Amino acid sequence: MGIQERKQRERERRRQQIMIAAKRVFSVKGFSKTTMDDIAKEAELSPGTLYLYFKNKDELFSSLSIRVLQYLNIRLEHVINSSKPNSVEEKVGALKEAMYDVYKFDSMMLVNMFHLQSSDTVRNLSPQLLENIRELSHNSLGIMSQIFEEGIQAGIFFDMPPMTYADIIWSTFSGIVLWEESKRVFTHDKSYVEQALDTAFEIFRRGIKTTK
Amino acid sequence: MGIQERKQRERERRRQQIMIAAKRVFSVKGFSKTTMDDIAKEAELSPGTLYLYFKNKDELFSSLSIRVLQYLNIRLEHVINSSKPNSVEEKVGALKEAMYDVYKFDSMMLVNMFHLQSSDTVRNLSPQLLENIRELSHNSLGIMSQIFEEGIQAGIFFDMPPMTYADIIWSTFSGIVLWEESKRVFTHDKSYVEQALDTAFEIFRRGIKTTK
Amino acid sequence: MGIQERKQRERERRRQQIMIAAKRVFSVKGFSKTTMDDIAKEAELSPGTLYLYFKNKDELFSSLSIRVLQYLNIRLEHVINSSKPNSVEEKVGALKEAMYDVYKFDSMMLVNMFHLQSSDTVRNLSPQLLENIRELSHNSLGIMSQIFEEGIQAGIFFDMPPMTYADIIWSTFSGIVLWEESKRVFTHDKSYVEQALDTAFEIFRRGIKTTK
Amino acid sequence: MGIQERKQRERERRRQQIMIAAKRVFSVKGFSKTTMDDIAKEAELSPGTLYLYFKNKDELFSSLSIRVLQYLNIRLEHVINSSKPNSVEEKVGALKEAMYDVYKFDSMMLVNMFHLQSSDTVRNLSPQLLENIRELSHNSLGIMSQIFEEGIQAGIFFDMPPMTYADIIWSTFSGIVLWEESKRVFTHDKSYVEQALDTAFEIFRRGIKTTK
DNA sequence: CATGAATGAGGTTTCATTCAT
DNA sequence: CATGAATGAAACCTCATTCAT
Repeated sequence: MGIQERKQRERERRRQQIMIAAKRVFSVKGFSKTTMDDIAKEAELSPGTLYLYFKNKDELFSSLSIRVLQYLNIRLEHVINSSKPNSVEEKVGALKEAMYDVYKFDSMMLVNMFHLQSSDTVRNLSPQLLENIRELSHNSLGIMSQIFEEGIQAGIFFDMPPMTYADIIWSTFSGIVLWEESKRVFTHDKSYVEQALDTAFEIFRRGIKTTK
Repeated sequence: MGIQERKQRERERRRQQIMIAAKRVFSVKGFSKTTMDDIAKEAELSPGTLYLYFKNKDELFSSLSIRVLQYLNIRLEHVINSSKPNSVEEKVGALKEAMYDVYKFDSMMLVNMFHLQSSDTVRNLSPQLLENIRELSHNSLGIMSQIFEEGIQAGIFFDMPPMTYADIIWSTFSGIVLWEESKRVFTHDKSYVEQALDTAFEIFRRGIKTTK
Repeated sequence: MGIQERKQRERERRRQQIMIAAKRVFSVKGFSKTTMDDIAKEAELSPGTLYLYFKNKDELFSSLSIRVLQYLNIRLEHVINSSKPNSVEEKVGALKEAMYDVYKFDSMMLVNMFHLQSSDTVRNLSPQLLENIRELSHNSLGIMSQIFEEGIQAGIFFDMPPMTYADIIWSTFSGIVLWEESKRVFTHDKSYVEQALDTAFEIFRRGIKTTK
Repeated sequence: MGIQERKQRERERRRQQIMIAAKRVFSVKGFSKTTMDDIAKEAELSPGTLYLYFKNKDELFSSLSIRVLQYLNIRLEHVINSSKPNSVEEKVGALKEAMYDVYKFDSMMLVNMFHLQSSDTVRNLSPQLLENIRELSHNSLGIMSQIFEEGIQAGIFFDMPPMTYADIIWSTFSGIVLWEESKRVFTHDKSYVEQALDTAFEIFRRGIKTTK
């Protein structure tokens, strides 16, 4: 049993090692130009070994992207659970902060994850991984919608389906992140994600405040 | 000159012919699986000929994506120019409609264009094409920001940089479109772009209305 | 038309060129150890070019093997058609000779063809090629059975289904050829195919003669 | 010594265990698609362990094939030894039966063994295994030729080298078995080996009978 | 003896691109 | 201008085999 566990942990460590190496290569060569051989070299492993831990290239890529989703989930659950007597306003603020933290946590992978969602990429993933992503996504959106629902019941938000709020804020977030990336390509501006996210929530909040 | 011109026009016709063929193939095989040979066959041309009209595959792809940007530009210029004594409210409504029309005009290419903006893809484009995209983008955002500026000066919007409004609405739009695609992959829902766009503008407008 | 034809012929020439190169490599390195790169190098072409003429490695291999079947077909048709007033005895003799000639024509490929017939190999072939093989096989066996039928009707052979005769003689032939190869591996004997074939027919013939 | 022996026997048991597992995998996945890992998993051993009992993959494959040769040997020796005062006719009948039993005993491996004999495969075998096969083969053919020799001395067969008889019948047998397999691929017919073997011997026998 | 993680050479195949005609 | 055969680099992935534990 102890042995089983240690092996499992050892295995997980290797996976991490590979994923870290992969990330390093990605950030230098870009996704499409990165080969499995590159990653193997960076991880100081042989190409074949990668396939002991990841079914294929797409799975490795996707596993990387999933980390940010996982991080988001943890953050959101924290917002809901830990702070019991928080006001809705505070929760919305925490939501905003959580999203921005996700961005700071690993912006490169976040961008990649948004691209990953395109149907073209998704087709090659294993059903298991797909289910994994779906679940994480579903869970995160569910929590967001909970927050908005509280707001609605507290009479602070207009009566719209809470899931719509969640969808819109998530769309906006992904749009902002991608747009920031593309702007950086063209204008080399500094990050404007924080400010944009602030503004987006501000707009939400104005609507809220004035309805009192 | 007449001859020059005719040649130029002939050349443009060929480009269009190729782009149309490319689109047909894309919609069937998906982007990553489409080869130059596929396109050549669909266009009833030889592979070599494609390279007389497009520097490389990425250029062909990008040229396709640009069409939606061009369409957006035309629509936005129409909003500003044609309708002289329109109220700001009407202009904002027209802006929303223009964006949704762009989506309907060619959603597949719109999605592709958003993906195209990733730095990974952009690296391979010719400076000329890049400049082209930058200009179209810049112009569109400029017009949007004009509309918002009018609103601000009319005292309808809060005093934020108009370009920020433009950025946010454009981000939100791209986010919605991409999110819709990814949702469709997982849930096979019907299009929710129109509704989401409505809601996003609604949120804007509520903020607007209540500040009077 | 002339152009179409010339292209077709040019194409066929290339196919031959590749097949000849392939054979040369096979005879040196053996089948399983031969790579597409080896063949390309021998043919002084690039690896990619091979795939313009053969769908994959198995198709190339099989196409090679088919040549002996084609040769057999031609020889057998010659036996039936050209010689009108021949006695059955003579035809049987011609049959035997045809089979031996096939062996001399290209023993290496004949051996390979017999191995090819194993279900394991067959699974990867294109339906078209499979049909091709089936047809050639069917035709050859049909002609053999015709010869035996003539013999039966002439009262020379016992009354057994002619196809059974054809099957048996073909089985025996393949067995002899394969056995010869395996013996050569072990004992380095000289070819015994001719003698064995003679003997096999001799046995047949004794049966025939004595039933008069 | 007792210990030595027991170890030896234990070792042999393991070999058998692996070979049985290998066979099970072969019959499902086909030869070319079976990997050492598959076999290890089926045998509930680790891949490395296989190499303690078999020098390499080819040796494992070949060892499997040898079993039918061993079975044939036993059967043939039984024909010669056990039944002392049997007539030649009876012995020939027993020979035929032995061959058919070999086929029924393990047709899959019999087919494989015939393929194994190709020079291509043989190159990788250890000299020891090769010698083993040679010996078994030699012995079997020797016994067959003994039977035919008896026939010749009894004046029943024509005076041909007995070894030629043995070669021919063995060739025919292998040809029939392989041909049956290839036919099954195409036509899905039922087994015709028994009937074909009957016919082949029938032809032999007719020749015999009529020479009296 | 047994393990099984790691190896890494090597195979097949694809496909954007070129260039002689 | 157009062709399309040829290119050839490079990618992904497999799997027989080894060796430290």
